[in-house]
Amino acid sequence: MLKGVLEGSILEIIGRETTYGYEITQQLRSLGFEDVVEGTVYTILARLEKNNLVYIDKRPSEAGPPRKFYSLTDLGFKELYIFWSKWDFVSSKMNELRSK
Amino acid sequence: MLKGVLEGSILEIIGRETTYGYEITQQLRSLGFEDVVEGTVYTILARLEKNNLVYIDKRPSEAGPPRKFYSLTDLGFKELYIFWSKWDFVSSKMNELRSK
DNA sequence: ACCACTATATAGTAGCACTACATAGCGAGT
DNA sequence: ACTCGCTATGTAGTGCTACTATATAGTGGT
Repeated sequence: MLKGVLEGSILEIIGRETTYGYEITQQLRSLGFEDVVEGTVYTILARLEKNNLVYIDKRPSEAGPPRKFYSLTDLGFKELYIFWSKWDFVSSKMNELRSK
Repeated sequence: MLKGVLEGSILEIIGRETTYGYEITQQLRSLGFEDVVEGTVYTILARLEKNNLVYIDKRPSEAGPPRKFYSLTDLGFKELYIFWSKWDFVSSKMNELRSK
């Protein structure tokens, strides 16, 4: 029905600012999705890359192993738009169902 | 992240009024989920029964094979409540993410 | 030397929903 | 008698998302 809420969130985060997996995980946690772990995010990022929704820029880190910075491709932005459209649709239908 | 939107919708529909699979499918379609097919609904209903969220009352139909009428059990109502709680949580977080 | 934090990776798994098909009762029309 | 359309349920197989659990590795502080 609506798969990919987490994927959509990650697309949204990357769409705002080029960033990397560990950081994305932290952001999701501070948003309130507190039990999101790194592994989950990395699998999604790998999928996004496979589907050409993101591109990667590897840079050294000040504190730890090198980071892989993700940015949205044109296709990624399109997918993000589609995601929010679907979200809005389902969201409105759920409200309708609930209030009826 | 939020799996089971369709399952939740079906719980909501059954929670309002005892009804059967074919009818539920029609209701979901008229709600706007137009590509929901019977098969999908029946698999979910079977799962609900397996998890003791619903109980079944089989009655003859005026037009066709007998119908299986579903009602929520106490556990079903609890699950429905949990579903809406999760929905509200994710929903508010998505709004937050979007507007930030 | 050890610990904590930063950072990425992946094999295996569970669960939800979809595809595609099978079965069956009933009524209307030809 | 036959077919068609609608009503009604069921299920094996599949695809996909996200989670579990674990491994690896760099950096800095004590």
